[in-house]
Amino acid sequence: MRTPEQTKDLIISKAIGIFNTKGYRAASLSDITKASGITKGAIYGHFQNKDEVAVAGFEYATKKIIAKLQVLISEAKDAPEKLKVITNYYADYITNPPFTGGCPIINTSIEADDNHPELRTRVVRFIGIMKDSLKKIVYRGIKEGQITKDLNVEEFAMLFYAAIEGGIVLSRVEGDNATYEIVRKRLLKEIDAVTI
Amino acid sequence: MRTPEQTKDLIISKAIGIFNTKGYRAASLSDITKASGITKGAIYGHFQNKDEVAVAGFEYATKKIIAKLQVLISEAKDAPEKLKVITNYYADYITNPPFTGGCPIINTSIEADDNHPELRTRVVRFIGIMKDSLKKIVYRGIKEGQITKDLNVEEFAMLFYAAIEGGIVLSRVEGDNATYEIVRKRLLKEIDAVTI
DNA sequence: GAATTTATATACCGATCGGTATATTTGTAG
DNA sequence: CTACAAATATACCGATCGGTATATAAATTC
Repeated sequence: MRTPEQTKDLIISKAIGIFNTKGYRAASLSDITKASGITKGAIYGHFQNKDEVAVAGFEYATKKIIAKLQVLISEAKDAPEKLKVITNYYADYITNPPFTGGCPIINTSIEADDNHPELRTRVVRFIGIMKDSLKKIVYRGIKEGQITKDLNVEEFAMLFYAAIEGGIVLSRVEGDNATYEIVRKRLLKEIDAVTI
Repeated sequence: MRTPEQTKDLIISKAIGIFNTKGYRAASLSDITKASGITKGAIYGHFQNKDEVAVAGFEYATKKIIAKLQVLISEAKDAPEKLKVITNYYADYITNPPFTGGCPIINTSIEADDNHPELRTRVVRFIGIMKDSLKKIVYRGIKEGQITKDLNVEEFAMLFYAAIEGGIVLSRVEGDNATYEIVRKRLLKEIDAVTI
């Protein structure tokens, strides 16, 4: 049999893909019941409303992303290598996506900015974590003599992240990874350009 | 009085802001009737269905964007300057948006990729136009001796566009233009770095 | 193993959706 | 001024939405 906790996890793991593909508003509870095999009554036994399911799905996704990135980053030997594995990770978003529907961060950004304050707060929080993480990598790289001292870290990190997210969106709507790969090649050159 | 053509234009001009803010799916016909003052009967006198309104709104938006960009680009004296005015134009998206709800290109990209083939086709077409336009500017800049010969145009143009779109999304969800401005500063430096 | 609580399923609610059929108004031609 | 056509408004349709009340099933306690 299935424990209540497993039921809840099943709902969340199925819901994230649906929300991420259709969007929060367009995704319906009956979509979730169909995908999970769990009835509406059981869903409302674990969540107060559709909102809570969406938020739980988003947190599930961000935790998964952060966990995976932390491993990849910690395994890379120095700052330039860490930045490169991040671009590789996001390349997987298109060819081997961890969730259907693309990058939940940018998808949620678009839908939440005007319409969903709770999700918006969480997206902004995640973006902050990513920015800080990128900056920390670069600062450490400078301190350890891997990256040029005169680099404006803030600007470099922000361009890096914006280009990745923008590249993912363009590639996804175009239906192949060509654009992201071009963006990625350029980013790798940018990394090399600031590497000592 | 109002001509039928004016009625149609009124519907489109109001609809684009609603679709762009709420998303295609979440935007309802009653939202459009409220915003335009036009009743449902009149809307369906001009459009076959909600889809047609959304497509007309998207085309209205892209034409407006292209027209404005063409003027700005043609007024700039050389390639580096043309690239810079494009970054300026998108800065206006955040502080003085031509449509409510952010950039219709990236908004529509996110929603259309999985769910709306007609809009998706049109987004991809627009993105193609933008890419070609950017590449043309850079190629001409190289030919006219304003930009370094060894630049990989494809990569440069793609990073440029991806960073702009990504920067807009990040800034919008964060609720201010800080991030875009940082991305923009870095892009200006990138332009200067390839300027002769 | 009966009683009770917890978890899940079913049946239903009002509201809203996109869309249509029809009524009404407005503009135009004779 | 009338007759007609085009444009717009109103009233309604079935379907689906998120959410709830209730019924059933499963697990737990005594």
